[in-house]
Amino acid sequence: MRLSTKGRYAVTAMLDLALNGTEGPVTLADISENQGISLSYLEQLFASLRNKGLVRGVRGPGGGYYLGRPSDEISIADVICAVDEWVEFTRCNPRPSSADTQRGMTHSLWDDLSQQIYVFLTDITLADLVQRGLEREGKANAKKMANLLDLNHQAA
Amino acid sequence: MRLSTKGRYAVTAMLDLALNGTEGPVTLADISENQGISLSYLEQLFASLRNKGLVRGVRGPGGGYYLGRPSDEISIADVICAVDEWVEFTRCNPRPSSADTQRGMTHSLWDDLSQQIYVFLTDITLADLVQRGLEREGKANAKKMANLLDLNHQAA
DNA sequence: GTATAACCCACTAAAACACTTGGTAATACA
DNA sequence: TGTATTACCAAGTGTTTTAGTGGGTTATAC
Repeated sequence: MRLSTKGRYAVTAMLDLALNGTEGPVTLADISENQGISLSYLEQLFASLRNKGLVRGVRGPGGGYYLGRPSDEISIADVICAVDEWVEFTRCNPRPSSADTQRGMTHSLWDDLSQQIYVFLTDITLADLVQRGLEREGKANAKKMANLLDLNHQAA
Repeated sequence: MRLSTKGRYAVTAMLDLALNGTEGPVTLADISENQGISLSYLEQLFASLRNKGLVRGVRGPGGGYYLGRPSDEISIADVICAVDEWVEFTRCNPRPSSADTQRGMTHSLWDDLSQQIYVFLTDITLADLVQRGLEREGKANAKKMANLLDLNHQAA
């Protein structure tokens, strides 16, 4: 499991899509300005996201990016795994010396923890975050919320 | 929230202490061999851990490191925070343009998520991991487990 | 005294991060 | 048909982090 500012950029960008992709694609230029991330770096991140089917690009004027699936079907783990690949390397040494045995023990304990974190992040979707954020913001804009949670994903 | 191999090294090293620190201090040389981490890098990590009171060093022959508190009072979040400092920077721009408003929105959603991860990792202690690991390994060594979970921390 | 260990500091190679530059390809619109 | 827009692609660059090396100094058990 790995979690860095790169993953944060990816998640916030995806949240941007979830929030603003309701009535049309969102350009990377917009996200770049919104989030304060360079355009080309965003392109790199979105290349990874696109490979995993998390976003879908539309070329040409009026183009941009849609979420690849409804926001309630995209988990945080999906996003982070796409850009910050899982460096797990439970390198199993063939010849277990006493040191290797000890290493194997602590490594398996770490893998257990890593697995717990993964499951935790799998249970949280983009829609969850948006909903909780809007709830915390008060019901002032419940209508907007309804729009957002409805569908952030356009069928082809 | 940040989580890298550095944090993994710190957690596995602390688990090593929890597992092997029952009847005496554990030397960094031992951990270095057990975990396959360089001695000097361990020293750097343990300097951070010591500053936060998570470990206690004993100099001289027969010396080494103890856990600074019982293993059930040291959370994973404690360990990770000690070595991988929390890069949260919810940089609040003074003049909120429309872009800043949007940025503030996604940033607060991220902060919300980051907070959830933090609470999650605060609830998991070193003792929890050790216990779960031994449970999964079967009750063959229940006696050993009793020793381990009892107290991995020596009073001064 | 001497060996052992924690402690401390400066330096380094390699990797990851974030960005820059300079393109090509598809498409909406004139 | 031409042009502007936007996704897409790739090479290269400065900075930071990672993980390690090397050379010390203190404290302490024997």
